[in-house]
Parts: sequence; C-alpha cells; structure tokens
Amino acid sequence: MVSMSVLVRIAPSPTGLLHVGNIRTALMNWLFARRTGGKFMLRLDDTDRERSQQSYADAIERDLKWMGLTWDLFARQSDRFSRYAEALEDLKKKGRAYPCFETQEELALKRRSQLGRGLPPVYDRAALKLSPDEITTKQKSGLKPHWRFRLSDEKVSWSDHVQGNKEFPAGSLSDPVLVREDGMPLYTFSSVVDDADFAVTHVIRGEDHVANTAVQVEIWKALGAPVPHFAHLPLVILASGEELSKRLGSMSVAGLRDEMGVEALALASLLARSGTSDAIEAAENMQELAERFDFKKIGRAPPKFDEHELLRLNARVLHRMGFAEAKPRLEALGLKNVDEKFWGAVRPNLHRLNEAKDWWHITEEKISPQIEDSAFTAQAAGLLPPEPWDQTTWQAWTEKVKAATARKGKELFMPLRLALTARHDGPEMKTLLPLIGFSRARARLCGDAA
RNA sequence: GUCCCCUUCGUCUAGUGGCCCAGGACACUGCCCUCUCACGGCAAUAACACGGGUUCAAAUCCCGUAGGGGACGCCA
Repeated sequence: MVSMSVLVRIAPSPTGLLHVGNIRTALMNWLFARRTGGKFMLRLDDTDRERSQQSYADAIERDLKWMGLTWDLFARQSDRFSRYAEALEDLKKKGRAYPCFETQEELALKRRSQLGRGLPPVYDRAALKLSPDEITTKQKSGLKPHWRFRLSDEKVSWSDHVQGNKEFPAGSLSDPVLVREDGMPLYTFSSVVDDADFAVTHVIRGEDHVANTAVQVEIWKALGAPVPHFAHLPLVILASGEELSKRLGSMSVAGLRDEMGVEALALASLLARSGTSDAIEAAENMQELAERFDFKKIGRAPPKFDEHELLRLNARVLHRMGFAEAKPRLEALGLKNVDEKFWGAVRPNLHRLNEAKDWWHITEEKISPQIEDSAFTAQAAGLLPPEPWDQTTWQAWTEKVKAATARKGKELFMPLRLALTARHDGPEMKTLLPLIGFSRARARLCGDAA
C-alpha cells in the first residue's frame, strides 16, 4: 500500500453547502493521504450548470480550509469539457457508447411500468436495436442523441477496503448515460475520465456510490485506464433519526462553525472516530488522526452524528488550547488586549470559545451585581486589601471576611461571587478577582453597577 | 417492487465456535476534590434485535422475521 504513490480526491458539487457527511468523506480521504504520504485533490464536480454556483464553490473551499483539509491538486470539471468529448469519441470507436433518442418522459414511463410489474427499473437497451439507417434518419430529422455506455454482460466485482468483496450480477444495472443531447457529460462519466487522467489511486466515498462503482469500473476498463481501489464508507445519520443528505441547515459545516461555535479539531475528531473502533476522543491535532487512520477500523453500520458528543469534544479542545492559538481568535471576537492570565482563568470553564466573551464582560466591563445581603457585602468591601492583587488575594481577603463575620463555607463565598460576577457559576474566584480589580470589586460589593 | 449494507451496554465499538454469565472508551449515577460550575481522581450500573436451526459447545455458522441505512436519474 505504501509503495505506490497515493492520490485521493474529494469531488463535491457546488450545489450546496458542505454538511457533516460530505466533510467526513473529505476528511477520510485527507487522512488517508496523510497516512500514506500521498496527495489529496479537490475537484469541483460542476457539470450540472443549472444548479452549480460559484458562491457554493467558495464556501466549500472555505470549509475545507477551516478544517485544515488543504489540497495538493485542484481541478474543475467545467474546465475540462473537451476531455470528456474526446473520451466519448474513444468509447464510440470502441463500440461501447451508443446513441439513444428516448425522451426523459418516455424513460420515466418505462420505469413506472417496470416498477409496476415488480421488475427492477433497468434500461431495456431499446436504442441498441436501432439500425444504422434508423439512427441516420433520426439525426437527419433534427433529433440529437444522448449517449449511453454499453455495459458488458459479465458480473462486476471488486475488493472494497471497507465492504470487502463486492459483486454485481450482470443485468441488474442500467447502461448509464454518459453525455446528454446538449453535449454535457454526466457525473458517472466525467468522474471516471478525471480519475483516470489524474491517476487517482483510491476512491473513498459514501456507500451511496456502490452501484456507481459497479458501472464505473467498466468505464475505467473501456477507457484502458487502471481501476483504482475503492472504499465505501457508511453514511452518517443524525442521532435524531432524521436523514442528513438533503438537510443542509443546522448540520452544515458553516452552521456548526458560525452558529454553534464548533472547533475544527472537535468536528474532525468526532467525524474521524465515530463509526470506528477508536474511542471517540478529542485528538491533539490532525496529524494524530492521520496516524491512527486505518480502513480496518471502519465499521459497516451507519454512525450517528451526535451534537452532544461534539460539544463535549469541543470543550476538551478548548481546555487544551494554548494562549498563542487562542489570542487571535479572542481578538476576532472583539476582546481587546486579552492576556494569558485571562485565558488561563476562563479556559477551563468554556464549552464554546465565544463564551469567553461573557467572562470578558464580567472582568472588563460594567455589570450590575447581585446582592443578597448588602450589609454583608459592604462589610466585605471594606476589608478589601489594596492592590496589587494576585492569586493569593482572594484567600487572604476571604480569611479576613470570615474572621469579621463568622460566616464560612457557602454562606461566606457565594454572596461574594454573586456580587462580583452576578453569576453563581464560573472560574475559580482566586483567578477572577485580580482580573476584576480593586475599584470594580469595591463598587460591585457596594451594590453599584461597575 | 427489486437489489446491496447493517443490527453487541445510552453512544462508538472489541469479539471470526470453547479463553465471554461478553472487554474498552465516552456518557449517566455515586463518592473524593471544592465557594459554584467546569477540570481532575475513584467506584458502580448497563448490551449480544427477535424466532428457528447446525453443534458436545454460538454474540460468533445457516434460515426466517422485525428494524435502520443505501441504490435502482439525461443529479452528484
């Protein structure tokens, strides 16, 4: 496996945003490339001109980069139409492509009738029976053919890195349409031409493609290109049981990042490990995920995508994040002059990075304190030591308050926390107090917004 | 309708006929730490979808049922 130079690719169509299923496929390809020292390619499958949009292409690139899935090669199918036309000519010469004149309505009707009779809706190859004269006549009358690939009558088989030995009996598949009347190639065809031209070695994709693989294997062979290895991954499903494939909204990568505040490494850890025999844990970095990648670990049942699991991993990733990495991210959230002390104080309490804003607000901006017993907090304010403050200040101060008031435990500490932060939970007060500072602390303890 | 894949604790899984009255990780629960939440440490609970069969012996093999996912496009 390592001796050959690996090239894998991810081939999204820019007709929508990447969702967790798509990016998982991308991730698996990327990890495999990294694992084997091979290359990773991004190919935009934009042959569907009606649905493809540049804005989606941009979003896809952005999402991949965000997750760290950088590519070594790039191609766009709309740049390569002449190659598909050439390849079609090649197949025509070899007698593997034949012209068809049915309309889509006719084909739909045929399918319905087959289904009604309990038969698989396989194309009946009526066009193959057309005589050369009939074809000429149709073309002279202005009809333009679409072109189908003539499948052989042998069973197709391959060894799948996830699914094991796969076999498709002859006759269970339709001759695929390669090129439309208007000359536009279809995915089934352009994908193989590209994989062959770029010498893709491993096709790692969702298991919704297994039937495509069966027909595509024959196209590779007809083109005279080496057939790559295949790995068909089980499709991710939502924990709620809802389908994923057509729902973009909340499970889009962009949505998870921009609305849910998910860290790329948390998402990558979850997607790389759920459905495998590795424990679902936050990885230190992408390299660690790559080192552990192995087809043998991938199960065949569809893994559930669980948002709670994602949030748990997200917290872990944040708890380990160093200040150098956090600093620019915090600044992007609008937090000015954040320092390492602040990060060290709030980091253990974060589930999402943007929660740091709440603590920034409490240490740096005006808040209204929560006072339960104003006599007590005012008395405590009077005992506040002069600055400078450090991590020992809180204990020294609360010792004095304790001695002066005879309060202890929760009775002592909670009113102080509430007055100083207006919240009953949060980072340790010994780290928070120096960040709040003397003047704010005194004012808040006296019941003033500060 | 036809075909393909799948079904072990809440979740992801280990397990390829005896080593399994099923192992791990995470979650949950309890305890410890503790001013709170989180972190960390410790402990406990928890599963072979169902029904037949093969066998001295089945989570593991066979058949069936149920459930989940996928495919059957001039989408990708």
